[in-house]
Amino acid sequence: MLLFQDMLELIRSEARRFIDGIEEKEVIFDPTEHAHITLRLIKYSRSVDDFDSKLDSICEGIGKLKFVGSAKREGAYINVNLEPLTVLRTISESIETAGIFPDSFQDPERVSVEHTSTNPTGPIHMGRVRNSIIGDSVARLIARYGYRVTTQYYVNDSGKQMLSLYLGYRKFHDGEKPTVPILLDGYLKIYSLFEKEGNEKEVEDLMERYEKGDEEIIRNVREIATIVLDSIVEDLARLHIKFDEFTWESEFITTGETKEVMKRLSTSIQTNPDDGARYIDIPGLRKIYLERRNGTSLYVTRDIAYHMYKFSQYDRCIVILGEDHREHGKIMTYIMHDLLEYKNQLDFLFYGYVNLESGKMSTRKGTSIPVREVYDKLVEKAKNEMISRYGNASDETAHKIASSSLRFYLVKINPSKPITFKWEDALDFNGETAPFIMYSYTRAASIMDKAASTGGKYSGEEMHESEGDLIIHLYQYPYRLKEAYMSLKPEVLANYLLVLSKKFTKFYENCRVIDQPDPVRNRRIEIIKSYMKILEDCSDILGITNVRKM
RNA sequence: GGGCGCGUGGCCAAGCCUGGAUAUGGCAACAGCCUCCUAAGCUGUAGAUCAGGGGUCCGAAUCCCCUCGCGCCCGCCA
Repeated sequence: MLLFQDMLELIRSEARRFIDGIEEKEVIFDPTEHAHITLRLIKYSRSVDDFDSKLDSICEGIGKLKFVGSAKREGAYINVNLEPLTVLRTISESIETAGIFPDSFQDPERVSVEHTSTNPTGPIHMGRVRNSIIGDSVARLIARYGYRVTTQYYVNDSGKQMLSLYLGYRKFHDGEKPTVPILLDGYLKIYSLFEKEGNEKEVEDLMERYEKGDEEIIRNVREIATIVLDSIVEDLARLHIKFDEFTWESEFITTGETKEVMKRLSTSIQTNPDDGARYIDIPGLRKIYLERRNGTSLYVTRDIAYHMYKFSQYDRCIVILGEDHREHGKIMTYIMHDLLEYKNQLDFLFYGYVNLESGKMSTRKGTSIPVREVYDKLVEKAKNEMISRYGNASDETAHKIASSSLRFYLVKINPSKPITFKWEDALDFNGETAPFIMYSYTRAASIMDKAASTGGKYSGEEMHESEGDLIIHLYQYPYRLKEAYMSLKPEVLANYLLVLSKKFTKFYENCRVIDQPDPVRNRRIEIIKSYMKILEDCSDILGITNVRKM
């Protein structure tokens, strides 16, 4: 089966027969919509003899290629249009025989995607969930590309924040049944107490006992951490995000893995002469401490242990982290690759904060917007929209609209850009949103429901421009899939989905289907079937769940 | 102070890696479109010194340098 990227390659080789060394990027999908594919050859105009006549030859050669409908010269550009009918046959044949387009897969390497990994100190908020949504989409993307993916949540049950959560509970709610609101209340109280007294000795003592492996404290902290973690997992489940594996940070302390890290790194580790604290010096960066003077481990030490574990299980590890961890990513890469000499691929994906118009989101300061709150409002709005249209609402559909909207709102934006959360935007169902995409699907489904036939023989007569345009964009799917996969950018697919559904809407506005005579109707039905299939496939990667009615 | 990220019409994004055709969409605004497969849609109008300045180049939103603004990091915290 020829994919879009194969077409580009065929056209490139044809062009290179006449002009040697034409770069890959000069033969591309044309974003300016002059044609489907364009050759930008202006840069060769002066270095190539007989440029003009060579362009004519290239143009002629391309015109003869299979799949190509037309090739036209416009100055130093050659604009190529594919033959939509042939393309449509390729797509529908794949869906017919393999049930999917594209149907080619890679060798199944094992890939780990670690995401969320937020400290279970309270309900997950709109800032943290950006991590989950990006991470889950990346995991799905890689799985769609043919790899065996495991999603992982690294649960931080050690450290100051978690011990403060525990201390707050013991101090303010001892004996009460630990629930999320009670734990959160204790957490907020203990931090305001720290602030008032400027004394954190109590929690520091706990930390030392914890890090020395005090089993009772570790058990108690883990117990309350589990309660909060469960609520986070529950909130994420409503967004269709689930984890294959949870790894507790404390395990690396109790099993002695952190000691193993020190041993493995011994040739690079230096010791403070005065107090015995141990560190490594990262060139061009700074000293990174791995062991305190009292012999306990630090966050980096435990993260190294965690990555050693992951590298023993997976060929490639991807980690989604907030932008405040950019330097941590550099440190980890240096240690794992340069010092420990692992060959496994390690990728970090960073994302910017989700802020409020009034400033930062913080659980500790009580200024965060819980995911649950946004989700519930989305469900409510979706129901109201349906009631105003049909007088009744499907609960299931409302939930699908809510989870899709929330995910799309955060995944469509380039992760490195900060987001300012606005209710107005988050609750928008118009324009560049998940409901817009979903709506186009319901229109397609509606036609299929009403059309008596499910297709048949078709030909290319009376093809409207919007049909061909839609077909070519459908054909681009594997190309976008590859682009998104190679660069780990789910937002590429989000934008593709928007463009694709806009093309469908255009088609819908311009082309009648069920009341058309047969060859035309069959072709349009075939287009709609392909559209639905590809939209489902791509939506699924982003966690958008389509419905036949909304 | 050093390092990193971000800056695109009133608002929000795409494009930047890999320079090339009149900078692509959405929201809000204005004017229209449902006897017709779902109007959560569509059409049209208006709106941009691509933060600012310099440089490289035949050509810069895109590459380089400087400046400004916002954010983040620079712990024996995580």
